[in-house]
Amino acid sequence: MDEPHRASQEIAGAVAGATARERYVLIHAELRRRICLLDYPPGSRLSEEAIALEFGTSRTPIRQVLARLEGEGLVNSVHGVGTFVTDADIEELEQSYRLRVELTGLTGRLSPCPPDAALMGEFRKLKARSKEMLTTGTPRAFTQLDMDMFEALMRLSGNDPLREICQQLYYRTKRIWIKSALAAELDLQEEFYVFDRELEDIIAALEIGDMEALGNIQKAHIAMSFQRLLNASKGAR
Amino acid sequence: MDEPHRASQEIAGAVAGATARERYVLIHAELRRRICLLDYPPGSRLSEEAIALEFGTSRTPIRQVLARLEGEGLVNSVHGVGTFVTDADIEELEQSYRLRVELTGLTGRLSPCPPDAALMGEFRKLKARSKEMLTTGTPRAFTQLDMDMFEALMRLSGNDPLREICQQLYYRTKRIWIKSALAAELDLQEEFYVFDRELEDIIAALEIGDMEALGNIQKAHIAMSFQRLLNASKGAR
DNA sequence: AACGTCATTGTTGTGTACAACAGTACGGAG
DNA sequence: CTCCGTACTGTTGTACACAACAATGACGTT
Repeated sequence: MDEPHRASQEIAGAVAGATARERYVLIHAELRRRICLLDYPPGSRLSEEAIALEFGTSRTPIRQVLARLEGEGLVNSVHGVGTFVTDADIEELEQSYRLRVELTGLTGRLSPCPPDAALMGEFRKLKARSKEMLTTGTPRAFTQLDMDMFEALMRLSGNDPLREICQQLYYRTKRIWIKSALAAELDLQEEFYVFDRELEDIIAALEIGDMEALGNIQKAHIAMSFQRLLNASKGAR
Repeated sequence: MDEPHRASQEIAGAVAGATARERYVLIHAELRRRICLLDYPPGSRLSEEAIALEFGTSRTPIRQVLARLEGEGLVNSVHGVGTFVTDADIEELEQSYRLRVELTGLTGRLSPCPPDAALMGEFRKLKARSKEMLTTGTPRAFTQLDMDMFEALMRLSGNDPLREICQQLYYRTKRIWIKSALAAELDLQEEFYVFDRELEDIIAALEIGDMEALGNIQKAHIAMSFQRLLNASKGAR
């Protein structure tokens, strides 16, 4: 409970000296992150007033952020009742996943932009974190790592609309995947290993500059990840 | 100039007896339609106050709609300056078009839902309008028809996220296409004929229930339509 | 005891006044 | 004449008070 609080302190500090647009982006990213990390689990209520108080603003800017989150399918506001984090059944999730698989394949073909040295460095740092994860992993840390890798990968696409769409789909699916993975008692240790291998494959593809292979690697891993989840939930019920 | 006004009267009437959510959806759809029909041409300023007055509300709900339109890439708000309809160069347009081509191909493969009798009737009505268009067509009427056909086609996809994304891309690209087509002096009569043939192909595919063919037909036409535009603008410059 | 009614409470949605900001025209100094 | 500063105007962004709405529990009636 104190971790989000500490984070909000940082954000609130950054919010203070920022322009309106920057504030909006910061708060949006932070709330989206919390939803994805299950700090705000599906079904929980988000109080406009509480969030406004936390970030040191009035309800007005918060309402804008929540409206956008609603547009992205992450929350759902009901007049006179509250704003709730959305949930999704496995069927809805499947639609989003199938779409994600296809779109990710496209990232390698539509305007890919090769990584610079700084970005390659980031991937190597991610790899180091992933290696640590194998021994000291928690679901939360895994999600955070997965998010960071995703954001790094998104910087490899020069197609802006494609990137935005992929982001929306990612944040819509990832948290549900994690929730379902925990519920179905999916072997997380195994998932850590798979993630580590994927990251290794990705770095290899980047090093030889094959962006189409990069897309296919991701595509394959997303599809397989969802398939494992399906199998696990079939086995559980 | 009076046509939009009349429309707004209708909308304002519907807005009066509607719930908050319905109001929001109505105003959003109406403004998007105006932007797409070039009633609000690229670069023009949208006055929050004027729109609020027109729909009989305060600025607050209008600001929500504009924020969403900004998220969809149709307008751009600048603090202290104004809210402007976005423009796009041919390069930006190409990215969106390439994405649209791929996504439209997917509509036939991911959860297509066959049309019922009512929807088939709508397509035949569209065909009748298209036939009329061949002799009495105007750019504005053509756009309206194109929009209506697009909305009908969208009802054939059972994949909600895919549908939403396709809509966003459509409204982002169509108006720029029209603007460029007029600027490049593309032969609109020819476009009317092409549209009519596409609609005929679509109805044929629907009648034999081949949803994958449907996707491919659209895919091909979108790609060709953009190619014609590219050729025309190359020829013009 | 069961059910309908109404007041109460807490929430999201709206209206309105004001703050923050960017552009512009004016005026004076150089 | 040019250039810089400055007040002014119009716009978007924010804060706050209030309206609209839904859920809940108390209470009276049947």
